[in-house]
Amino acid sequence: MTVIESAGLRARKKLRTRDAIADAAISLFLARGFDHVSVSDIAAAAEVSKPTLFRYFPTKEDLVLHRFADHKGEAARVVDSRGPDVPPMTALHRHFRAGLDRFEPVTGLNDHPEVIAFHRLVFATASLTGRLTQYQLDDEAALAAALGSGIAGRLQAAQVVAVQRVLARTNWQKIADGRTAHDVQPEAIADADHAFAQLSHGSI
Amino acid sequence: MTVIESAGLRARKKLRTRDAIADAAISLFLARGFDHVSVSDIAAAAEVSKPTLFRYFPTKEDLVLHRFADHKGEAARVVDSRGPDVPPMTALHRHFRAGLDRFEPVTGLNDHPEVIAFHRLVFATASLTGRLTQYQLDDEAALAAALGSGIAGRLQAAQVVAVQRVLARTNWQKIADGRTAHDVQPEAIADADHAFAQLSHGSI
DNA sequence: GTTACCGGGTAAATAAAGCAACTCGGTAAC
DNA sequence: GTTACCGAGTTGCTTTATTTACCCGGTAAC
Repeated sequence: MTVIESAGLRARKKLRTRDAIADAAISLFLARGFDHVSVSDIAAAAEVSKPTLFRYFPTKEDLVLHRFADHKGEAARVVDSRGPDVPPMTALHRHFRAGLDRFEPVTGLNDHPEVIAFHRLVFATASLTGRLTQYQLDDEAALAAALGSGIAGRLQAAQVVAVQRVLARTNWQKIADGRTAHDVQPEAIADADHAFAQLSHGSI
Repeated sequence: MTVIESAGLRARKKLRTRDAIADAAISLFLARGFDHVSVSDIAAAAEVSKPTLFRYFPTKEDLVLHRFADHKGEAARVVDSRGPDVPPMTALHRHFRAGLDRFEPVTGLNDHPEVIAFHRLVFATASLTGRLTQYQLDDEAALAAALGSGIAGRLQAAQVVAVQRVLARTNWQKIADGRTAHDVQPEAIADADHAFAQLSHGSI
């Protein structure tokens, strides 16, 4: 009963196919750039047909962004599953803080070469940042629903997502400038504390 | 245009599945013995379902003997495709001789550890030798047809197959006793010359 | 001597993958 | 400005594989 369920051949092979496609895609994108790799190249490298590739990933962009997609709706889930007597902002703050503690790539606080290259790839490609923004809007909508259906919830959600985006981007920039994640971590935590405190106390 | 045709994803994956099954089977058989491995074990090791396994190999025995099956009808083909003015026995003799020159496993003249272990596995397992005999009978029938439809052809075919079997078995025995293929080769060639000469000149 | 299990082998339904040919927007050639 | 090509994504159709449940013969339990 491990974390990775070995539930049946079919399921296992589907996972493996998905991984093979994603790995081939990322590797080719990093090597040649997003726009200089065709989906046919990826399909060939992953040894699947083109229709199969599109059965797993709806668009070329999703071949890159599925890693972010794994976090889809996470903020909303954090709010929904917070303990009693825990304000939403506190839960979101703790969750982001936990991400920083674990150097999770989504926080921007990660200096593994692959992760850096991956982020550079995303930020350097217009269609990718575009679609990533779309993801964030979806996330924001889900968070708004979790925070309560009203203009207040929608405003708060927008601010939270904006804060997360700026924090992550700031961390990434420092690391892209050559600093280590370990070195940047204290500032990242301070920035997060500052930003979330601002959100909680409305000190704008 | 290599020997291994890369003709399409489907064909390539079929080959790979077949190889995975056969490799898993041989490896398990050598490790635990033919009768102490279930086809379900093999399917699990090869990561395919049991029906899939049986679509590739009609019986458990064929998981081992498909290597011999590759030579199915070879004698008949040799006779059919011999040049003009070449007597059938001469063609068969040359062909067997060529096999010895190349240390082909079918000739028994091969001292690779895997090949030795493989042969031991076959000869030590009743159901395998049984089915192998069946293969040889099929081979004999095909050869008989190639030699001409009559009692004479059938007799000759039987004798050829018998000779090949004895020669191969003799070679294998010497190698099983610890000698090298290179060392045995001259005797093997002499034996083959003797046996085929006997067949040609009818000196029984 | 039934009953229960095990291993080889099969059948029918369904899921997933491959193949080939297509649409559609863009863009380079001429 | 038409023609031709390229790359993203789609559509039917066929092939291959998994699932599940079964048959059958043997054999161990009781």
